[in-house]
Amino acid sequence: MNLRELSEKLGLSQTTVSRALNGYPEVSDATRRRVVEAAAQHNYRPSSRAKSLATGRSMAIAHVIPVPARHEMVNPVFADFIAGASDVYAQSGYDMLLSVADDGDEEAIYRDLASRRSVDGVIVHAPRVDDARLQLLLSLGLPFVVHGRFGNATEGYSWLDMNNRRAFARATRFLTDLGHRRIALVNGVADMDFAARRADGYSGALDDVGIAADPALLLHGEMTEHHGYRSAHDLLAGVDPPTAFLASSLIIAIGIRRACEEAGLTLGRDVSLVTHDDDLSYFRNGTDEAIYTALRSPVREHGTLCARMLLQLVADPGTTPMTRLLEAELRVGHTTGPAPRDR
Amino acid sequence: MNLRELSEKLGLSQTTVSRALNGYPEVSDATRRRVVEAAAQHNYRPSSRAKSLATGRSMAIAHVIPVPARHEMVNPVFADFIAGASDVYAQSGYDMLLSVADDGDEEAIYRDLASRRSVDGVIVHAPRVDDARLQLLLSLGLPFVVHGRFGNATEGYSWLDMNNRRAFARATRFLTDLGHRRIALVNGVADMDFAARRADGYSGALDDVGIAADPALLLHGEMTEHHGYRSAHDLLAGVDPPTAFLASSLIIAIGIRRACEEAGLTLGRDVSLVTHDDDLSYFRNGTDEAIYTALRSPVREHGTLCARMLLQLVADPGTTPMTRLLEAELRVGHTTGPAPRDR
DNA sequence: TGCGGTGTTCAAAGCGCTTTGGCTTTCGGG
DNA sequence: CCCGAAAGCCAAAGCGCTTTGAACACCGCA
Repeated sequence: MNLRELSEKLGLSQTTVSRALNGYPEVSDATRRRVVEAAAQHNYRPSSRAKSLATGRSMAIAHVIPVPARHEMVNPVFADFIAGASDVYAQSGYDMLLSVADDGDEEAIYRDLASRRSVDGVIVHAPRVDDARLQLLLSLGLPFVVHGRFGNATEGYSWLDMNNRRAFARATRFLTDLGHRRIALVNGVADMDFAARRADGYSGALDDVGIAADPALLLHGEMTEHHGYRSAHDLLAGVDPPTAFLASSLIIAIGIRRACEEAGLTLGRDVSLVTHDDDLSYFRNGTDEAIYTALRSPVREHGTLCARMLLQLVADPGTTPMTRLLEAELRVGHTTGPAPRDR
Repeated sequence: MNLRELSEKLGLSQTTVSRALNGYPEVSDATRRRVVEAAAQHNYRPSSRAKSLATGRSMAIAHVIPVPARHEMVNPVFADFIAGASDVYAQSGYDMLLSVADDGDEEAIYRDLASRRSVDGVIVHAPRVDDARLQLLLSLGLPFVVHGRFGNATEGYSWLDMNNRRAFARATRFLTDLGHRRIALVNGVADMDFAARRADGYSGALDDVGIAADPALLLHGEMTEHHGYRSAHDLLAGVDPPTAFLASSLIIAIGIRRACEEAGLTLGRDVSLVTHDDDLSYFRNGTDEAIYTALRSPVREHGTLCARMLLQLVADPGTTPMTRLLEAELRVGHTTGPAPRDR
């Protein structure tokens, strides 16, 4: 069933039917009712392709998520982020296009999206400290919102980020206040912007209380359980092991927990652990009471907010870039305690 | 830059330019070279909207993933599944559309997809035992492939599934062979098809060795860490606790592990645990050696295979439905051991 | 010289919608 | 009674592509 068929069936012109369905005023109430009814009855919906061709707007947003081919790692936070974003799209009648980009073809993907005009805007994920994408995106003229930031380039484009620096400074301070002096940070890959800011907050806070940062305690890697396990395992087996861990994600924290458990150490007593917590739907950090002491920043909400920002940008391309910095909440759970006196 | 502009710049007709770019034979080599070069230079790519309108194929596949509004649970396996599928799409020039469906508007989403003709096919996720979607999908005439199966309806449509029944029967048997007689299954939501099949395999295997299934040991719920923890916690605190657990996912297993740890029980010695393992990228069950004794079936591969099936179906709608049943591999890790003699 | 064949190119129609710019009809006010 | 405005509807153009059907030039061959 297409517009022509529907209008013939109704004995009206395509113009009138189109206007009736799109809520234009110059259609009588009686006619509009008839049209709307017939459309519902015949299950008619305008072809999205034809509609976008005619209007010039594709009513779709792309999310480009990087999946490095070398380790095929898909960051699990995307699932929840996307769920949050898609709520917004659904309400506004937008479709969501997902592009999985290997490091190699990242640039090609953005160019493609722009020149094929398949979407009205893009959400950019996983920005790096020094990222060629910023210039590319600006040159393409496609509205975009970044989840995170591009290193020092914090102006001239729209982004939403959590205050990684402050959050991790606060967590570090929380541990030093408990008497810990050897604190390890099990972080994400070093060139990821969020990881750099977290490392920054961590070493800044150590600095503030006069603790010299030990490079051996700062570990970068993919945000996997294995990275958490291996890092903690090696550190605990080495000389002068840390008494506390900071983890960049709950998945990493689980790995750390497994290593501690194996070493016969109890979290919150022998070893302390503070983790970042994206509040993933399948891994809530406790329902009423926190299990892990954690910095919480719900990524699903990030998705919702980014999507709203982008739609606003798309609706009014003249808008000056919007930025939004969210603070994480520190929730004290059962995985932290005073530093052991001696070991 | 559009086709008209490009062809004017080249002094050729749109027809010729289009044919040159699409590899039609009736264009001289010299002309084709000129056209291809100019297109690359001006960064021209045909508008996907116009192209699909003209060809009638939208060159896009939708994935409809259910996210029940009541608990907002996003199954983390989707991320890896989708990564696998999108490889295939990228190679064939397809886009991927993601629709997040609440229980309520599931039907509306499929109807919408079909009548707006925004995609050429659909991948259906999370089928239930008794699912109205099957009839709906068949009536819509949109090619589709189901990841899983719809209960007893295993014919007349294309699906890819793992052999849940056999896998869980095997795991159960593995545990009874170790002397366990009280085995709990911490499963997914009861009306999910995969959960039903797993429960089936489990109770079938118990039957075979003459153990009466205790309904108190079969627990259904969302596939969250919390579900694993709570289930194990309650069972271990109750009378006649199980000596072994079967978990329907690694996330659930982590919850079970936490409960055991809290109860002072060591996995593999005091309590045994076999889990299903989707081989998620961020949570590999060990690199060379398995951590958890597990039934492994890589969901990323499922994604790749489903996508290939669907593209084939789209290319040739006359094809008879394809089905594919994959066997899971049992890998023995450190979480299982003989049943304790007495407790 | 004429003719069919071949290789190369083009004009124009059509995909299913939106939207511009009329065209009628109705109605109230002078 | 006439006129202008307003309400309601429509034909046709246009969005950017593909594809049909035809044109044209050139060839070898009879």
